[in-house]
Amino acid sequence: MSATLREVAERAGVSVRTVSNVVSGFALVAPETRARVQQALDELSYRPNAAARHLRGGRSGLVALVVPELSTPYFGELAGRFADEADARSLMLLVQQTGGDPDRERELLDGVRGQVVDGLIMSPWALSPAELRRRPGGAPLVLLGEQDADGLLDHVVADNVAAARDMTRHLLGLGRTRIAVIGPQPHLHNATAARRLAGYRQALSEAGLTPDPAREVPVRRLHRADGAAAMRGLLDAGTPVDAVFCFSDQLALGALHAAAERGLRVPADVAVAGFDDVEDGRYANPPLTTIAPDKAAIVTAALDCLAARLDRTTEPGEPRTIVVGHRLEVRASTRG
Amino acid sequence: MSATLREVAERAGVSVRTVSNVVSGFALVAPETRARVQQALDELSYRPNAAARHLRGGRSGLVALVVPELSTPYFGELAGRFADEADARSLMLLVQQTGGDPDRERELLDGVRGQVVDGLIMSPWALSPAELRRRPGGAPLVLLGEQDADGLLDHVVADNVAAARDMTRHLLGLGRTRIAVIGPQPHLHNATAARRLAGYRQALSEAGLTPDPAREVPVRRLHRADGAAAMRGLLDAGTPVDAVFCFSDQLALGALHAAAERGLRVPADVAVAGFDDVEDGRYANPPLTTIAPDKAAIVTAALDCLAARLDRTTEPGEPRTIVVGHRLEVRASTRG
DNA sequence: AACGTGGCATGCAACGTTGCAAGAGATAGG
DNA sequence: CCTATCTCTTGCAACGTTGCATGCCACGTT
Repeated sequence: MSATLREVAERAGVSVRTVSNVVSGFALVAPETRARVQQALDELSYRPNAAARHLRGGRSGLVALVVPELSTPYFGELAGRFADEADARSLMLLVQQTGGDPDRERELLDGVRGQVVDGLIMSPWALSPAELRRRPGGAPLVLLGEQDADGLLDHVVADNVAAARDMTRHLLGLGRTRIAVIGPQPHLHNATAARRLAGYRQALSEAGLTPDPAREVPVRRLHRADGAAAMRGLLDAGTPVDAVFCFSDQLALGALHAAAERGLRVPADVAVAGFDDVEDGRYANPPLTTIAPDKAAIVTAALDCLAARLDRTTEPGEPRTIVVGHRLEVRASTRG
Repeated sequence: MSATLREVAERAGVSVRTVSNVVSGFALVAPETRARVQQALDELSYRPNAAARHLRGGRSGLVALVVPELSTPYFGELAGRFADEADARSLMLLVQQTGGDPDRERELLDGVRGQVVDGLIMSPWALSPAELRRRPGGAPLVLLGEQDADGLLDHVVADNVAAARDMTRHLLGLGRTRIAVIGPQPHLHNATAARRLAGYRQALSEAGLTPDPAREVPVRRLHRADGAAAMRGLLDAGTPVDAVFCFSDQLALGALHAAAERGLRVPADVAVAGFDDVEDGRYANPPLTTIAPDKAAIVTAALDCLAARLDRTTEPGEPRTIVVGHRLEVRASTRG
C-alpha cells in the first residue's frame, strides 16, 4: 500500500489539503511549504490513489478497446498503436474481445460502459446499427469501421468503396479480367465487406465487365483457413480465375497457401491481393499486394474523437464521421 | 450516469444497506423485500460504481499485461488468450507495451503497480533480475519467460534448454550437420535466448559436433526484418549452412523470405525452423517447423499464480516457478 | 409474563481524494 | 490604530460503496 495524503500531511506538518495542492501542482503554495511537502512526498514515495480520484472526479483514465480478436494481425497491430497513443495521452488501454459474437458485443456495449472506463472504442462485427445506437447513456463510444450509421454515431472509417475500386483497377490494369473476390459476408451486418464488394463491382462495370456471382466467394470468418478454403473451392469449381482480391490480408495469406498447395504460381498463374497491409503480408512468399489504410490516422482520429467527447468544457456536438486515407501497396503477388 | 444505491433505496423504500445486500446476493433478505428491491434495481438499471467499490474494497478487478509489443504475433496471440481467460475470471485486462525499452519497463513496474491494477503480468525483455526484484511492495507480479530469478519471483516458463535441444536433435535427425542459429542476444539480460542457445549447443555436442561461432547469428530484435538480415548475412558470409534454427517464428519467417529472395529451396537447400508456433508459421510457404509452447497453460498458470497472490484468505507462500510444456511441431520447412 | 433466539433491516463510519468557502496571518493604506 | 487587501492555508463535505454493530420484531420457551 502506498502512502496517503494524510500520512504525508502529518509528516510535513501541514493539512491534507495543502499536500493535495502540491501534488496537483496548482493553487498558491509558499515555496518553502511546497519544498517541505515535496520532501515528505518523496520520502514516503507517495502515489495518488486511483480509486479515490476516480470516485471523486468521475474519471478513471481508462479507455476500452473492443475488437473481435486480438490474435488477428490487423487488430494486434491496431491495438499496439492504440496502446502507444493512449499512453502518450496519459490514458490506459483496456482490451476486450468479442470473438465476433453479437451477444458479447451487446454485453460489452452495456457492461463496460459507465463502469470502469471513460470511453469506448469498438470495432463492431455482427451488431446492427440500430443496436449500436441503443445506448443507455453510458460512456462515449467511437466506432471503427463502416457502420451505415453516418451522422448517428462517431465513427472512423476508410473509404472502402474507393479502396476496393483502386485495387480492382490495379488488377484490371495488369490485364487480368477474371478477377474473383474472397470475403463477402452476406449473412452479417458488415457494411465493410459490402462496400468493398460494391467497389469491386463498380470497377468491373467501368471496364465493361459483368460481375460474375461465381467469382464472389463468401466467407464465414476472416482467418487464413477461410481464405484457403475459399481458394480451394474456387479452384475445385473450375471457375477460370486469373486474379483474386481478398478482403483481408489474412484471407489472402490463406489463398496464397492454397495456391501453393495446388502448384499454382503467383502471380504468373494467378495474382493475389489483400487488404489491411499487415506485417505478415510484407514478408509473405511472394510479398502481398494490398490496400494500406492509414492506421496511424485511425488511431489518432478515434482518440481525438473520444477526447472531444470527454472534454467537459466543450459542447458535445454532432456525431462525426472521420474518413482516413488509404494507399495501394503494390508488391510481388500481383506485379509479376 | 448510472443510478446509485441510494436512489434505488429510496425508490424501493428500504435502506441503502439493504439494497447493497440484494446486489451482492448475500446476507439475509426477505424474499418479498428482495423482489421489491430487485424491481427498483431493474427499473433504474442500476450498475455498481466501480470506483467506489475499488476504493472501499481495495480491488479494481484490473490486471495489467505488460509485453514488449502487441503487434508481434506471439504476443498478440498471448494477449488474446489472456483477455479471454481474464474475462472468464471476471477480471479486466489492461495492456501496456514496453517496446523492449528498459526505462519503460522500470517505469511500468513502479508506475502501474498499486495504482489501478490488482496485479501485473509482465514479459520483461531488457531488465535484469536484480531490477525486477527491487519492488517497492506494490501489486503482485508474475513474470513470463526465463528470468534467472528462480525462487525469488513468481514466473511461468517453458523449458527452453530442452525445447532447443529437441529442435536441434530433430534437424540432426534429418541428416543436417551444418546447423546455424539466428536469435542469440548477448547484449541483453535475456535468459530465454541464452537458454535456447545452450540447448542448441548441447544437442550439437551430443552428436559429436563442435558449435561454430560463425553459425550463431545474434540479432538486435526479433522482427521479421532481423531474421531476414541475419539470413542474408549468413549467406553472404559464405558459411556453409544446411539448416537454420531461429529463436522465434518471426525471425524464421524473415529467414524464409531471405532464402526465397536468394533462390534457395526450403527445405531442400536449407531447412528452416522457428519457435513459438504462431498462426503465421502454419500458413507460411512452406509451413514452418516450430516449437509450440503450451500457450493455454502459460495463460492459466500466470493467472492462477496471480489469483493465489490476490487471495487474502491464503498465505502468500514462496515465489513459484511454473514450467509449462512444449511440443515439436514438424512441418514442411524441415520435413522435405 | 419475562426472557432468549433467530431473522431481518438499518445507521454509522471509513476508504482517499478534491471543490468550496472560509480562516489566519501579514502587509499596505487611510 | 483600524481596516482593506492579498497570500497562504485549512476544515468540511461529498463521491458510492461495504464492514461492523446494533436495533427491532416475532416467535417459542421457561
